Amino acid sequence: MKKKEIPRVVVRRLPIYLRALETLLEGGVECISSQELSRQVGFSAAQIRKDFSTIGEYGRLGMGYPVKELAEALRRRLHVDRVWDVALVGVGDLGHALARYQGFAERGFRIALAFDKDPAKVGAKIGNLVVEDSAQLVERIRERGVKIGMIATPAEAAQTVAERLVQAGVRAILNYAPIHLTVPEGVLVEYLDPVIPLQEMTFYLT
Amino acid sequence: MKKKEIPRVVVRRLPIYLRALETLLEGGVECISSQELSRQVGFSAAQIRKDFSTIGEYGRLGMGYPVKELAEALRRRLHVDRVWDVALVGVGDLGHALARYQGFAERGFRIALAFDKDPAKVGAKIGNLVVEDSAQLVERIRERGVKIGMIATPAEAAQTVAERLVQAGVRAILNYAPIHLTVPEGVLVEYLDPVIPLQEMTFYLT
DNA sequence: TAGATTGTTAATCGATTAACAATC
DNA sequence: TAGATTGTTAATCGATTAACAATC
Repeated sequence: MKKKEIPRVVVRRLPIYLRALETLLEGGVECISSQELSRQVGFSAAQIRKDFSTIGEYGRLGMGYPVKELAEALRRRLHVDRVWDVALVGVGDLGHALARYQGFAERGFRIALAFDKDPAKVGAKIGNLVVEDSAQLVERIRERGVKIGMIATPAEAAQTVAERLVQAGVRAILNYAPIHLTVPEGVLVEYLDPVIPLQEMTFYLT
Repeated sequence: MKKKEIPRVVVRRLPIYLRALETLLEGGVECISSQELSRQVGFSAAQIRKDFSTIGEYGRLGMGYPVKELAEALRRRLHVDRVWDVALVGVGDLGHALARYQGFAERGFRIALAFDKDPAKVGAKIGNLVVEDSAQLVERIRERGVKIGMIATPAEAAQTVAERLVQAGVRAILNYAPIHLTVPEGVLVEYLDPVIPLQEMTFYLT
């Protein structure tokens, strides 16, 4: 029996479930029904049950889902039962904020390398991270075996940076620059341009 | 003949088209085919044509779409043919970076108010923006008539902040805090937790 | 037991794609 | 004209929801 593929749209929701379960766990909740969880994540109870059924049978009839066990299962499925090193490119205001953001470490990610092409920034320390010269990017990422990149450069630089990240062996890119990236098949890209959701909302505002 | 509703999923793509068209316009491109645009946004040409047909008949047979005209139509549809004031709550590293981000002004948004509850931050200047006390939030947002809020506080504070934004008349919230917000019917919320897309990608990494 | 809740099926709903007539 | 490209239809594909048997 072949292991069923989890649809992309479900994969997109899994981290949201995990986040909610971690919050519940902190609050001491041990068990939660799909109906109650529905209120906490904004998806329907039926969808939650269907989504969870793709990762296993964790629910208890009449009781709901065991929070801790399910969170662990989700972490395993999402491969965040380990810590991923991330390379950050671009240490302007945004890059700086990202380098200092505590939320990564707690949830499976660690900014291990930071690059900027501005000589004035190279050598600067952010916590115990030292900003390195972008010229060393490929070499340094290769030798550290980093597989995830974060782009926080201006839009003009982003495509070139992406290509060099790929060249260095990076397989997933989180792009803050407001531009679509063209990457080889198999390289994942996610976008976080804050203007996109803002404009989506203003469509509905008058 | 009733004006057809534009499906949510299409609305979500419209800002991405607009962003691409603005980049093309800067590059001096006057006309672009759905096929060529497909490469620049990552959606299929058929989908692009179908999406564009929901906002009007701008295409020219044998030629493609007029970039400037279409961009203007998109701006009108998205209601970013004006400038929206935004209230920012939470001026830590991230909030600070957002307050200084130039990309908003160029694309229809202006941080008009910034709040923090930390007395050490109140009164600080970021550009020509003065950080105000969160205690004044409802009053100040009301008197300025601001309709959009951005939350960049820790997760623990976000729900309370959201409720006060709604109380102040805010109708759309961009939430950077890693938590689901519960808001009254009719209030829009978009989420920008960077860990969510990272975990989505690690699902596919080994 | 009675009450609650899962996991799953079938039905519904919605989105994407392929194809092509129309035509600049 | 010949070549290119739109706008739209119909077919396909996929996701969500409602409902309920199973059962703790």
